[in-house]
Amino acid sequence: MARKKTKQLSPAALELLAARFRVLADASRLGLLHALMDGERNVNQLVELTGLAQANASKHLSQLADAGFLNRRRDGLYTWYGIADPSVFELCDLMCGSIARKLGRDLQEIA
Amino acid sequence: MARKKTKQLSPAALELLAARFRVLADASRLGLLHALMDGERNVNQLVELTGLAQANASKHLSQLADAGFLNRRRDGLYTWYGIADPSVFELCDLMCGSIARKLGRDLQEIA
DNA sequence: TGACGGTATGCTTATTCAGGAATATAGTCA
DNA sequence: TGACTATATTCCTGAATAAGCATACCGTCA
Repeated sequence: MARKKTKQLSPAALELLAARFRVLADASRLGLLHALMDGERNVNQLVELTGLAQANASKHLSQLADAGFLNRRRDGLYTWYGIADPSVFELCDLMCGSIARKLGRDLQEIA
Repeated sequence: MARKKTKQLSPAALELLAARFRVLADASRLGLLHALMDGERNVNQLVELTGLAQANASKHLSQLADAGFLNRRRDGLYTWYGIADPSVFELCDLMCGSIARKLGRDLQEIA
């Protein structure tokens, strides 16, 4: 057998992956996720916690839910959002570690 | 001691994290990273592997290097790029797993 | 039923940014 | 030096999208 080459990823797969990273590529949405670390919250609570405008928060929450990162649960007047996929926190932790390493390297270059 | 509340993340920290996710939120850049899984490549090789235009590839490579995901190494006429932070592949793997779980859930809803 | 609180949606504007084309820069070799 | 190759940069245009505002939707309660 010839040397194994890395399997080619289809453009569609790359775009799917990119689209999902794009959902995390916004500070407002990251703030919402962070505010949900301790459990379910409704929209008004999230507005208070994050300082976002209500309409804005609602739109971001919809995006996060559509992407599958959040659950929405309707209860009377309130809509409760919660984490549907905890791996989102692993992603953030990994990325934070990556940031730390980069800043460390940047520091080396200056010193 | 009062009930421990989740530590508040500063807007600047959220923006920093978001900016880093933004670098991964593009199919062309993900393709370049993927093409570098097997080791260093120069720009022309990456252009061939990905089908990107040279100027475009060069710009994306600069972004990836600025973010600290890639190294650049100059050798005569060639610029060799390589993975500086392998955790980028962990990030992609995690995200792919998250996609798979979401698609699984979507499937359930239809069935 | 009507009034109200909570949430979602449509419209508009401003900004960001990817891609293409042309060009500039830099290193090599005759 | 000048021609040539590899890579980077600049300018431009079009598309995506976040935020603000107004308003529509929906469930509750008097």
